[in-house]
Amino acid sequence: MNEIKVTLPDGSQRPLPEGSSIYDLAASIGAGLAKAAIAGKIDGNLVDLRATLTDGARVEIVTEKSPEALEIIRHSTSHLMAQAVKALFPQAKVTIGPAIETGFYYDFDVDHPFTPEDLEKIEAKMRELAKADLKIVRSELTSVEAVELFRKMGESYKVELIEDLGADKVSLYTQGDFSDLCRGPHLPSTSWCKAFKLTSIAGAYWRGDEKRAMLQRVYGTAFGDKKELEAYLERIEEAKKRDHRKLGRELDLFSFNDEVGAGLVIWHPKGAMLRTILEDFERKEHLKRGYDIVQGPQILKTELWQRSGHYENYRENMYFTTVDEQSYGVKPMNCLAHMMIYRSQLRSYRDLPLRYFELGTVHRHERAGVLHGLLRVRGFTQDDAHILCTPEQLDGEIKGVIQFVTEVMAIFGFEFEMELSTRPEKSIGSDDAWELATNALLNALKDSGRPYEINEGDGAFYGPKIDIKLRDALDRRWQCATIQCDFTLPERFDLTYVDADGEKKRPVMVHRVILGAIERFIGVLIEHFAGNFPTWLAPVQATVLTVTDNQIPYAQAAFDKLRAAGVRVQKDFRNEKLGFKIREAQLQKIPYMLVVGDKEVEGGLLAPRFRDGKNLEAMTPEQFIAFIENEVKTYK
RNA sequence: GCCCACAUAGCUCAGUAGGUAGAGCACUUCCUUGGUAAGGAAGAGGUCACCGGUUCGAAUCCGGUUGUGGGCUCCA
Repeated sequence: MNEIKVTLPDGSQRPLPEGSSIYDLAASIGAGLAKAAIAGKIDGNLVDLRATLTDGARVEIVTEKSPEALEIIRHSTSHLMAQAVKALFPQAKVTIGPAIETGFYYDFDVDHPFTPEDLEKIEAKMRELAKADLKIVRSELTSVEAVELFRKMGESYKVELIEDLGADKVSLYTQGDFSDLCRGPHLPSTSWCKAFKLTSIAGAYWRGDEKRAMLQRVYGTAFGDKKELEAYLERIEEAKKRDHRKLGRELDLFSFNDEVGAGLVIWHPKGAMLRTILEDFERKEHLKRGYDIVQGPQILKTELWQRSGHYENYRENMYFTTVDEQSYGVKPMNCLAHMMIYRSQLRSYRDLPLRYFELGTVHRHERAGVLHGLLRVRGFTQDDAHILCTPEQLDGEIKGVIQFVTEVMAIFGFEFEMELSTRPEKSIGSDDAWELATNALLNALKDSGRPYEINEGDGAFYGPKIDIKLRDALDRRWQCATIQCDFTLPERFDLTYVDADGEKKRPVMVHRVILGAIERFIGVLIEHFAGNFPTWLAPVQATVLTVTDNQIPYAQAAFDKLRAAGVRVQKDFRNEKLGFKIREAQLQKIPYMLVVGDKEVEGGLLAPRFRDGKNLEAMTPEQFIAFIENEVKTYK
């Protein structure tokens, strides 16, 4: 028998008989490794454990502990679920079932709607199939053979997939009586699926197209062992405690009301305070960076929305009202008034760039199913600005915006992800304009030194954009900041400036938000801090607590002093024990509790206790005011 | 908008097989004046989301509407 040589990750070479698999290689190294091996990598590509090695290959053995293992485990677990579903519901048609960030899913076409009880049955069946230790075997066949096979099985979705794939050959994975079209790789056998849980049932369109069939998606998660699974489930439970909808009620920040309407936020005093703090912060930061504050009306004539193209492209999302036979549209965006300000005089290149900033409240009729707490609403306020500049200035302006976002996010302690979306198929504007704008965005991204992703063809029809995303407690991504170049509006509104050569030229327009929507940002902010807002943001910064009624006059005087100095202070002089008041203040996540007993009255002091339980040195009201002012100034 | 689930006191939740509702916390009053996460007692509080149907009788069964949750699609 001939011999082959393979290279291991440490650079060493190993001879093996021809026809050896990764498993054979693992076994030749040690029995323990053979037992732990679940797959391998040949020349950097993930393959099955039984994949045959060729001479000169660079090989890695993937064990349960490898970072690649999780994805394989989850993918195989999704197959296991499909097998269980086919066993219990033979009429179900299988479609696709990938591993995802949090686990896996599989989409089925079944008439019978899955219930939570079905989920339990499916899970039980999966355990049974896992226990049976069915070998998972890869085979290859031609597309023609595969189409015939799946057609015979009545798996029309698989037939469609193979036909669309257009490959000569496809691979098939078989475990027991279940075969699935799949690229792989997979675990060697079903017994490797040791720790999984089905989590939810949802609807999902076939191929993500709302015109196609609605399938039933079963979500689940899987890990290498039970401990990791349990730790994950516990993390989810913990994250739910940070849910902004729960904290919003508990901290009395905001509410929704079905008599008012879906997706319309009602801000209670503390929530409105939080908003005000953010808005004041925004005005200050924008003025520092050369923006002008402007303000447009809430409704604008429908004719204007027709001219801008919103009526044609965005009408479904707009609210309209007719008064005195004149139709008006409630603004879903702030750009039109800003255009009008630009057009109110003749502009010179010397005036540019112009940066118009507005805390603009907009209304969009979002489809009912997408509403989600503060994170997706129908009425919201954007920290919106439109930058009008010469093409030469575009680069610098975009860099400035990214710098702005970076500085602001650092103050809040947010990590963020940036994505560049490029020209879609359906778009307007010249190739030159697209190139100029896309390069400006790309340069700014490179310049930022931060990682970014590119979404080819995902831009708006009117220009490319950068989206910046933050994550909520459950790791779901929400777009907050966005920087969009726009070629339509300057055209449609015939915006011009007189250049140095005396010619009228078209300015470039950038539409950008930093926090995005204040509502959404606050939603993410609540989850980020789990309601424990830093002093500069906390709607209530301190609460004065009396030990007994005897201290009320002194405590009231201290309270008045703090409030007059601008400290956001509350008082609790109720006839309750100190422990009771502390508990309540703590649950309200108020940063400082100022305890006033006989000792403090005597010394003219306040005894501050931080919400983490630590006591600060007793200090005078004046000292405490200075202390808070310093925290606010330094964004603590 | 689509799929599935859900809607009981201010909040969190019970309510068995259709026979007009219950707990804890919060709230009010009284007692208690107590130094760092719940002192005690009493009381009040609900057209069981809304509209319609089945039934002698509906919180409970059926239909619709509104709202909420998890997804899909779409988007800040």
